[in-house]
Amino acid sequence: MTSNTAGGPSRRERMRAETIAEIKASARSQLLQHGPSGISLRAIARDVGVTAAALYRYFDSLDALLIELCCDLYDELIAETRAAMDASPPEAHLERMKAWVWAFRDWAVGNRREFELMISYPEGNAAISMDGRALEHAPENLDPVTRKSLEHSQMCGREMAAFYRKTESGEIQAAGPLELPEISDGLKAELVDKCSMFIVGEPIPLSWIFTFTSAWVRVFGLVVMEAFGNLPVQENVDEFYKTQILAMMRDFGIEG
Amino acid sequence: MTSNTAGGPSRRERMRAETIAEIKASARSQLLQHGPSGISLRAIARDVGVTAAALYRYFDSLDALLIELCCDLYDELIAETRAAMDASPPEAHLERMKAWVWAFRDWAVGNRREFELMISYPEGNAAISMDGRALEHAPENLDPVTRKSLEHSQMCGREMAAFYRKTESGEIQAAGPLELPEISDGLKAELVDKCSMFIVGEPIPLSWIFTFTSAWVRVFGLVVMEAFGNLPVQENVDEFYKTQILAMMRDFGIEG
DNA sequence: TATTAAAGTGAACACCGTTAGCAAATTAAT
DNA sequence: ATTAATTTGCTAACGGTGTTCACTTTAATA
Repeated sequence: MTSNTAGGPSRRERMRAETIAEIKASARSQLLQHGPSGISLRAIARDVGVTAAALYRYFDSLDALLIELCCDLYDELIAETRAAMDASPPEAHLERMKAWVWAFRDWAVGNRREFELMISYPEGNAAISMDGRALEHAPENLDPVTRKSLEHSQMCGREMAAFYRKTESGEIQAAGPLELPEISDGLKAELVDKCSMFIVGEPIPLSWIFTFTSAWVRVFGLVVMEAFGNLPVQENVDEFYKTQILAMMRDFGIEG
Repeated sequence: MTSNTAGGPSRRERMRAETIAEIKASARSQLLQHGPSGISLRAIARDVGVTAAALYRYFDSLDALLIELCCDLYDELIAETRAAMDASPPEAHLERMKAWVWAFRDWAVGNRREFELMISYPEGNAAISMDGRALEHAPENLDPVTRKSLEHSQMCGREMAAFYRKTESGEIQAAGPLELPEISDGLKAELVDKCSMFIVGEPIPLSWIFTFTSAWVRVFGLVVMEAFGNLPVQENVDEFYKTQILAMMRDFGIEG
């Protein structure tokens, strides 16, 4: 006769949620210690104080657990990035985008194993198995991890769009992207019609989406290289990031 | 009495080399089919027609096998990249650098699982475990995989250096890199003293090594994103690469 | 040909993910 | 309050993994 008249989660549901959290915490701890492939279901069970078979009451398989863990990690990344952005006022679009980059980098480098799991998920990347056509599908049809990854990049994309709109309306004075290289018609169409729709949520001019996409590749390259230890610069990494950000801003026609 | 007077490899050595090649071939086939973590020592043994224990006469462990496989894959990548570069004459530095990028991309995308293994090697990246200070050590002290990776990027770096030297001597007319962003003294020193030494083999001016490093990050980002299915552009990928290459060339002060 | 080194075997060990069947505990319904 | 239903956990087992050890077979050497 557990009173559940208030509509809140029942005692059992609370217990279950707590166990699930414990399982995930143990998985993450093992991820930290032994890397993505060192996560053992049986070790988790030992850790939680339960039999390995019991874990199947909570997750369909180890892979399913890892996928959920991935999603949680993306949620954490997204939350921290959002918090970093919100430290600047809504009008400070440039500061917010910079904050996005720094937060992304800090999280990825501060949680290398987690980041490793996220981008190499799940032992045979879903994006690979769908032949790299993630963006052709509606976000609802994407696998959950790819959806979260998209959500993360959209945070920055929407900020850039807001900045663009204010330059368009004259509210902000900025030259905007200049000197685009030659771009084929097919690529133009894809950038404007698909990329801008998915990453920004609304169509924006070619020059903006192209410059943003280029910058996104650079940031991704920086973060992956640093997290995987392939960055050419090893000592003055912060300064290197700063110069890269400056260079990207210059591509957007922004000085300082 | 196998005559080994010619000094060539003995019959036994030939047999051994052949078996090793067979083992690696089987490992790679499994890599292709089931991904990096799907490589099973016992399956390899079954494939080669031998007991699992027998493989330990050839490799200290599965990990050691994977490391050697990684090195072989890098050798293959390096060979193909070199061949692609050598399709252009030695003086055509720009063409050769472009060929390097395309060959890198083609190989990585055409051998995604292999590339995945190479950059996530070895289940707890050596570069990570050495705290990301790969470049502080002499190449001889690097783990073999990181050394190969360095060798690969040096191919492009040396080409760029040759190009720089000819612009310096006036043999080639080019404006050279322009409009560097603000760079701190510490980063300047690291770029010129360490990065240029390791990637190029000789000190080159700040503007060149900085621009090269920036381009290297962009190329790496492109290739990793495409191989992992995270590239924003999905249909006109070739064209996207071309525009990125054009943008990078512009950074070097080169038009066309 | 006798000796020696290499290659291969089979059994065992300690793990792993996963499934099936069964017992205990908790919730819901009568 | 008793019964029925559901959830949770257990044990045991299956087939798989990397690795080691003692032993035999094979091949090259002296």
